[in-house]
Order: sequence, then structure tokens, then C-alpha cells
Amino acid sequence: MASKSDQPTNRLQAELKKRRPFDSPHQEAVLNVLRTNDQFQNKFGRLFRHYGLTASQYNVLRILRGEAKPMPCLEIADRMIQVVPAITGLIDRLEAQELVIRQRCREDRRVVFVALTDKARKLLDTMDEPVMSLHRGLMGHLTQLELKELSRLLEKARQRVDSAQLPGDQTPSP
Amino acid sequence: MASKSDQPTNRLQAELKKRRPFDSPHQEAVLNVLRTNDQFQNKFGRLFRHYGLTASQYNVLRILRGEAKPMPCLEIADRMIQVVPAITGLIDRLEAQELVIRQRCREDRRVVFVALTDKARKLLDTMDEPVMSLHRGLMGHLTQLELKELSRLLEKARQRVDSAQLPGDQTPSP
DNA sequence: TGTAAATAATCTACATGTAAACCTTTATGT
DNA sequence: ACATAAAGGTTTACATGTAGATTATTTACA
Repeated sequence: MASKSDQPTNRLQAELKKRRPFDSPHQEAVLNVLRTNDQFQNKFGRLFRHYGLTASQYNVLRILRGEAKPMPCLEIADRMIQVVPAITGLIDRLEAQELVIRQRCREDRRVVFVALTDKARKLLDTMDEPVMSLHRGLMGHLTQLELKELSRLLEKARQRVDSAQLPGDQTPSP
Repeated sequence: MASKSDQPTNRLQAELKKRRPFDSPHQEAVLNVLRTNDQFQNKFGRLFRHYGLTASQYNVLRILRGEAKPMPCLEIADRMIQVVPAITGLIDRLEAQELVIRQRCREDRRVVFVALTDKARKLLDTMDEPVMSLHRGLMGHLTQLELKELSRLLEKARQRVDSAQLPGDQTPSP
């Protein structure tokens, strides 16, 4: 039972069923990023699940295929945006599915190499077309110019992430 | 040991330490969205944690404050992008922190209303400035025109999310 | 009226992301 | 050589997101 004055005047505002307009265009842009991400993640999640994988698992496999040789756990974690401990369980489950194997390095017995199996390579090959097709399906209605501009703006947005101040943050860049 | 021809020629490519260029501008734009989201989530996550909240918890509180009156669980869930079952645990933890209270509706005994407490209102007020400040910190270096264009492009991107075809998907819109 | 269908919320099971502590192995400093 | 620090992984604890099943109520309708 919204009162008459509560009509959203904006698409994102309507999507989120927000009564009031955004505090600032900054906030609106940030929420647009989060919202778009959620919808994309949702789509890709379903696609990957169709092949028995999660998004993170697919991501690990893609990284390994791109590298074309076994990689240490932490190097994989480094290329994902994740933090260290999550990688262990991830690799555990991929190993249980026989998509990767672990082998301890002989020179430095601390490091564990992770390698793709043939099964994983075949699975990835099968997924290539559907994945690319989904990328096109999600973004194909934007012009080349719009795609380029979108990427440029998002990259520009990320430039300040590291220096953005948090309340308790006592370490500006020296 | 990357060979000479493996130099990334692109910012995102470099960030992800990707050897090869992207398959398509569509893919690049999608990955830019995901990457930007991760970095933003990370920043906001830390800010919220500083106040003893997670991003989802803060989101619930904001929705309740915006509505300005008690809401049924599912209506809250509906405004988040999440699926139903997760909301229960979320409310449980907020209730344990005395930030919300549950009250069963008398007319329809299936629904449970969730209401903000004064403690939550005070906490939200405390957080308003830092949160807005972070929004500005993340996006303040984009011009008003760029912010508007970014929001426009992201909204345009979301327009096709629902109709984007998945492999096993036998239900195009009728 | 009585039964089936729809709703609101919850529970369970599993994969993930975050933080902090820990173990083993390797590198360093004196 | 020995103590210490650093590095690579793992473990534990907790909050979340997804899917599917379940309970309690309410609504629809034959």
C-alpha cells in the first residue's frame, strides 16, 4: 500500500522496489553493479550446474587450462579473487570428481601442484560453446561501442578501490 | 615463465593474470562486471563487519528502515535478490543481535512480521555517513556523465538476463 | 462441506567466502 | 648450527546462497 507519492522514477529503483530515490548517483551506480552481478552469477550458476560444476569450480578449471600446466594451489587462489582457505575445499571437490589431481612438488615439499585431467579437458571443451553463447546472450544486445565503454567505465571504477578509505582505516598510501 | 608473446594488452587481462586475450568483448564486459562487483563487495564487507554486520544483514536492515514498518519475511527476501530459505537464518541472527523482532500476524497466522528495533535504527544512523562516504570513495572519480552512462549500460545489460537462453532451457517466453 | 492447491516460513544438505589458528617445510640471520 | 621468520597448505568456525523437501495455514472449488 504505497502512498501516491512513492512512485519510483527509475528502473533500478523499481527493480529493488525502493520507495525513495537513491542518495547519490554514486550509490546508484554501485548498486547497479551489484545487481547486475547477481543476475549474471545466477545465470552462469545454472549453466555450470547443468554440467555438475559450480562457478568457482569452473573458474579453477579455466585457469588451469589457460596456464596449460600444473599450478600450485596458492597461485590458483591468487587468480581467483578469493582468499586462501577456500581453495583447499574447492580442489578437494574437483579431485573427488576426478577433474584434477594433486601432486606434491619434490624440490619444495611445501607446494602442491594441481593438474587437469583429460576428463576435465573434455568437459571444458563441451562447455565452451554454451558458455560463449551465454556471454553473447547476456551482452549481445549492446553495441560494440557500448561494450567497450562499459568495460572502460568499470575499469575506471576499479582504479580507486584500493585507495577508498574505510572508517577504521589508518593507512592511506604512503 | 611466460613467453614473449604472452604480454597482456589489457587492464582486466593483466589483473586476472590472463595469458590470452578475451574471446569476445561480451565476455570481457561480463568479467568486468564480476570483477568490479567482487572488489566492491570486499570493501563493503569490511565496512559492515566493522559494525558487526554482514552485507546481507545490513541490506535487510536498510530495507526495513526504508519500508518504515514491519514486513513479512518473504517480502524482505523478495527485495533482496536471494532465494527464500536463506532469509530465515539471516533473521535469526539479526534477532539474536536484538536488531529485529519477529511477531506472528494475527489475521494470517502463516506470516511472520519482522520489525526493526531502536538499537538497529541507532546503528543504521551511525553507519549512514561512512556508507555514503564509501560510495563516494569508490565512484567519486567518475564524472556525473560517466556515472549516468554506467548505470544506463548496466540497466541495458540486465534487460536481456531473463531471456538469455540456457542449454537445457526449453522455455522461451511464450 | 471436504479435499486439493496455493502460501508463508522453516529445515536439511551442500558449496562457498571470510577470518584466525596451525603444521610442515624452507629461508634467514647471527 | 640454531633460533626465528616466512611461505604453502590445511583445519576450524561461522555466515551465506542454492536446491529440495516439509509443516502449518489459508484459499479455491467441485
